[in-house]
Amino acid sequence: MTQTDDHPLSRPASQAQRAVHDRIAHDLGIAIVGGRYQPGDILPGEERYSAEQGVSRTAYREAVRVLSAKGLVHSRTKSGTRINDRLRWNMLDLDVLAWMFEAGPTQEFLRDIFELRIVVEPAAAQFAALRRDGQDISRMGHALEEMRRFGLQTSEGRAADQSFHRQILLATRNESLITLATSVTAVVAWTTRFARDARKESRDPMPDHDAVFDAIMRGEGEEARLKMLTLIRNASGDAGML
Amino acid sequence: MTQTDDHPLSRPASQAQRAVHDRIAHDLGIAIVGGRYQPGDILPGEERYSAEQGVSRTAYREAVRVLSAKGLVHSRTKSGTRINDRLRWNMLDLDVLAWMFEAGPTQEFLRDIFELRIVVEPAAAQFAALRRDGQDISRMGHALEEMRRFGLQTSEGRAADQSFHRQILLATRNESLITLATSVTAVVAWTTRFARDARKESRDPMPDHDAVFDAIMRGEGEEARLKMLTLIRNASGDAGML
DNA sequence: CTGCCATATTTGGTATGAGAAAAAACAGAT
DNA sequence: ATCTGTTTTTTCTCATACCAAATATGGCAG
Repeated sequence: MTQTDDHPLSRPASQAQRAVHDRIAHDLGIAIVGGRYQPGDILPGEERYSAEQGVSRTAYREAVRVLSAKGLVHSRTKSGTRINDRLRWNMLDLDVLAWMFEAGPTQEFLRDIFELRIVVEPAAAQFAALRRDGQDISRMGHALEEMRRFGLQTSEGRAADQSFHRQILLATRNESLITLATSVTAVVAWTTRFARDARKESRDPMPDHDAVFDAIMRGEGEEARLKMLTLIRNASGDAGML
Repeated sequence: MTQTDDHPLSRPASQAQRAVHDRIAHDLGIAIVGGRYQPGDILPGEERYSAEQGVSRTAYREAVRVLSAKGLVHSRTKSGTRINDRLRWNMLDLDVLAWMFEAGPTQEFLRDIFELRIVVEPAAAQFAALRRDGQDISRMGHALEEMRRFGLQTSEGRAADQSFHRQILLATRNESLITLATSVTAVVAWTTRFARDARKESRDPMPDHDAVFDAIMRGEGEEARLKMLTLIRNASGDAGML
């Protein structure tokens, strides 16, 4: 759970090797965010589910606790475990986002996340420009070097790209902003990985990146914000969003 | 869990009536975000904790599942349950935020959240101005009426204030933005509830609110953003932040 | 029809044990 | 002595059984 190691879509929806309660939470989570259960519906009871799926009540209960912690459901004795209203869902939780993505993301979902990105990342760049130190700058510079060397067609290049954005985040010195942006960029990464094959010729991303880096290095907050905005707009345009 | 019914600080840190696993998660959660356990530390084992605290291993395990779902810890056989690095924590989870607040919020924490608010709420107002419908406007108008009638000294007035902001959020039609802003405004509300007594004469909040409402009603996105920014800056100034 | 109460159902909690996985301790060879 | 491979031990993981508490449901009386 909450591992960011590999791509959530590379897993064929049903895998061994994972903890039982984790698999249950995963299955139920996808069923919920995918709409197979609607808000107000009640999940199968402990007895029933454990019997049908051949797992223990304990494992099922632990899975429900996880879903409950993420705001997807709430349990009450006798009435059962109900799906919460969507407004209660923790939409920014990494697992919830992954489940949404696996369940087949709706257009509204993707639009929401990209809008959030346009709100958050430029703001992050602005804060980063005001608070970065020498180490931040050298790390960003190194990431851009690697990115330029390998290009976005290679996995090394993409890793460098993500590292650059990550360094900007860390330089904001704002933990809540980091948490938020981590979730947002995860979804963006999953999305662009799909869009990659579909698109033909993408523009050279380096000038945009250099401009952002330059503004952050010079401590120009407002300029960093604007440059990041154009970077995102261009990238999103390439990825077919917007 | 995740109930927004009453103020988290009104509970005297130890309460009956709540589910056992919930109380455990609450206790451990506060201990973790409060720094009594540091990232890398390991929690007491199942056997030990259940023996010392007089609860069952099962209850303890369910509590750990909750903390794990919020990114605070991760369990592995033999090595035990470790506190995650802060970057893994789901800082925007309502419970995590509540625990931070209960544990005694640091200045950095409050600064982070207020910065996030300044990023998020103006953006929300902007989206709301572009997407609101007649019903949104009438609800916002009604909230402002009530707010004007009761004033911010009464609980009705404050409820109306929160309702106004909530209506703006809902009008964005962006669920991830709503989730995010819900967490942020919760912290802001807890904070201002404290600052309330300390401050003497607060400025009249109505002109700022009217300006935001007016811009949203007229569909002026950029203006709504700016007016909301002023509203927040003024309110934060009154509350002693910034 | 209305209000009250008994009952059945469902989650909540406890106790306990077998099992797997991984770290740590250990032993043997070079 | 150090490195390597094996064994031991610790700790989480999953399972089963049983009881408690809460509450939705339906029956019964007025």
